[in-house]
Amino acid sequence: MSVAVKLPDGSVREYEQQVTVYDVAASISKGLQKKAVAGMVNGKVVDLSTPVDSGAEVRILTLDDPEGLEVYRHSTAHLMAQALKRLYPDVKLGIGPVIEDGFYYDVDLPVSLTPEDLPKIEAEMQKIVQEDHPIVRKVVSREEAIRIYEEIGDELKLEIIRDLPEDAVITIYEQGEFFDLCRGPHLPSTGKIKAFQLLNVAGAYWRGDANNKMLQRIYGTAWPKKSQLDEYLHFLEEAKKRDHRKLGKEFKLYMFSEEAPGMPFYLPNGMTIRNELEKMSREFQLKAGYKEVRTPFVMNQRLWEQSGHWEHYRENMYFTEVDDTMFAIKPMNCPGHMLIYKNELHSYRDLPLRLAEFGQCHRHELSGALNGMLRVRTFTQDDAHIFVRPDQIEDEIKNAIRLVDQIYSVFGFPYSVELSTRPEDSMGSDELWEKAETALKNVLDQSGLDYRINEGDGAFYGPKIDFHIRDALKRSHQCATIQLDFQMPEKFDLTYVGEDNEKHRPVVIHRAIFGSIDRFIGILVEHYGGAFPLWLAPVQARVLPISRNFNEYGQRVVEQLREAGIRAELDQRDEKVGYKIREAQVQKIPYMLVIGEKEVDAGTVAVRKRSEGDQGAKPVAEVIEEMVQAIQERRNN
RNA sequence: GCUGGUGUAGCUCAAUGGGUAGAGCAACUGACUUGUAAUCAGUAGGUUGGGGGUUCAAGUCCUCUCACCAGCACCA
Repeated sequence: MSVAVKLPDGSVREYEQQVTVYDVAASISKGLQKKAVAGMVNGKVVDLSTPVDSGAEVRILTLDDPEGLEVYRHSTAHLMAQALKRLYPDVKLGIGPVIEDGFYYDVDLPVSLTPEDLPKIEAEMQKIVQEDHPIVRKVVSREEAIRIYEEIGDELKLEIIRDLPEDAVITIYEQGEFFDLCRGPHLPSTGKIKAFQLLNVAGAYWRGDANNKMLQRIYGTAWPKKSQLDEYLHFLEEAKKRDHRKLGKEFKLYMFSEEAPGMPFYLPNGMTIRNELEKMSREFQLKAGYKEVRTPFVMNQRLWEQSGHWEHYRENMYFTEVDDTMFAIKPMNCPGHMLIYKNELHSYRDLPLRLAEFGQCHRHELSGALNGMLRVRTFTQDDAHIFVRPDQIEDEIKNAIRLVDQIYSVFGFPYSVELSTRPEDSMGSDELWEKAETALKNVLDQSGLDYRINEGDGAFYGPKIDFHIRDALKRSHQCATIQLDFQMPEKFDLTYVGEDNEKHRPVVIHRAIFGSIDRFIGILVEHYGGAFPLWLAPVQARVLPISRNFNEYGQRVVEQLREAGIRAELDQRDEKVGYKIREAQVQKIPYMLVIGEKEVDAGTVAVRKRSEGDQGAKPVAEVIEEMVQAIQERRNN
């Protein structure tokens, strides 16, 4: 019988007899035969050894294809499992999936592994690569699979088998003495694996459920070439160097104390950045028609019972009892804003009413969740609640999206958008949810933004649009959020008087753009690696006299800079200018103004920019103008 | 919260099989008066996260506790 196969370029190849994906690759070219790691048959990724039916569309996958790379990493996970099994015969294998840039394997092991054990495992992996075992796919019956895993007492795999659907084809992949229950596909042999490294070990609940046993998860990374592995490891190093916790300490931005776990203390430098961010935010919000308010930190517990937080969020709240009355420390700003809304009567003409607050909230996050500025127990939201008539919903959401875009543009952050829908533990009727989700979807569709739907990840009171920014290190952070809320107006019996002189129910839009200012600062620190653009830099200029003879002139220059609103300081220590420059450079101060005899005589300063080096002498007034201009524009230099 | 790890001077890190804590930078003092990424010399600095225990003797071993780190779980 003959087999005809369709290739991606549209051409059709005919074969005399039954062929495998590998045969197809071999028939195309010698190079492809060598490079092939897997195949795509009718859109499904398969092993090279898979027979191809006539009429099938076949694409050969190499390590240049994302799918090929996944197969490669998946096989590396198996390679690690084999090494583990050799070194620790009682190991029970859980699951070992591919993740971004690598893989992990969850295993049950009586001894706990430490990072020191990893090189040993890697060495064994290397050995198995040398041994170059063919990786063979074997279809087994459910009974057979169960028998095999009962025999070796691997209840993790047994659980997986039991949960496989009735009609599932159960496969086992064998390589040498090792076999693993796996859907595949895999590389043809272990010898194909070149560059990998195990990265760390940590605990992970079996099947991601905190009620289950905790297994040990070993993370690894794998790359087609050694150079790519090195590049990746280098990238990890760079990320570590930019860690906002380390830089926050180095640049004296903020600190933490055992006396207040998870609660940042702002040092003068960090406070400057924070103030600049708020200032910028206020400018934009003023233009967008927001009114700023401020509400108390501590409010009566019954307010939170009314808002639903008591029921849904109590676990994460701080409480305090005074005068025999229970108070809660606010974890969110909305109930306070509801009270402000209720403080007076509203006409349909007053809406939308946009109330903004830099509101400091406290949430009792679990100790293990804390992470520098990124996950804290007290933080300030650039929060706002927009009270709208139902007919204004879509327009106001559009406005909010525009504001997010404007503010993120200042930093040059690219962002991605997610729409989160109704979660399990939620309030409100089905049709209200339906209506809310449709409204958000409409606006997103009209906006032309690409977005992803995050099923069941909405707030308990309504669906939301989240904005994720990607920082310089390619990590994604959820920051801005726009949430629709039909519940809060109901709970607080909010009304406005309509054209018809009747009472109507407004809708609330919650929105935040930085999200948590604190976290946003952490992200900025890593994004810029501490080299803040001029407008954000805690110290914008440092004046460096060459010797003490010029300190007086230096002082006058500093005064002029400050007069112009520039954050400037004088380094009048008796040090060589090289030393002062090095220090300013290390502190990433954008402008260094060196002065000596020539400058004093000419009324100039020798400008050295952090990133561009020596710029030569310029009149003080000129430098000031240049800086003021860049600051005003918030130039992202 | 869970699993594992870490905690020594302001910072970064040392301290053989338990024997009584040390370096660099920073700080301070003095000399030098400096022209674009580190001048030299000196001084001071620690109840080794905290409590309890074992021991003649604990930074080191045991135990409790706190904080931090990696990850999981959580995340309005």
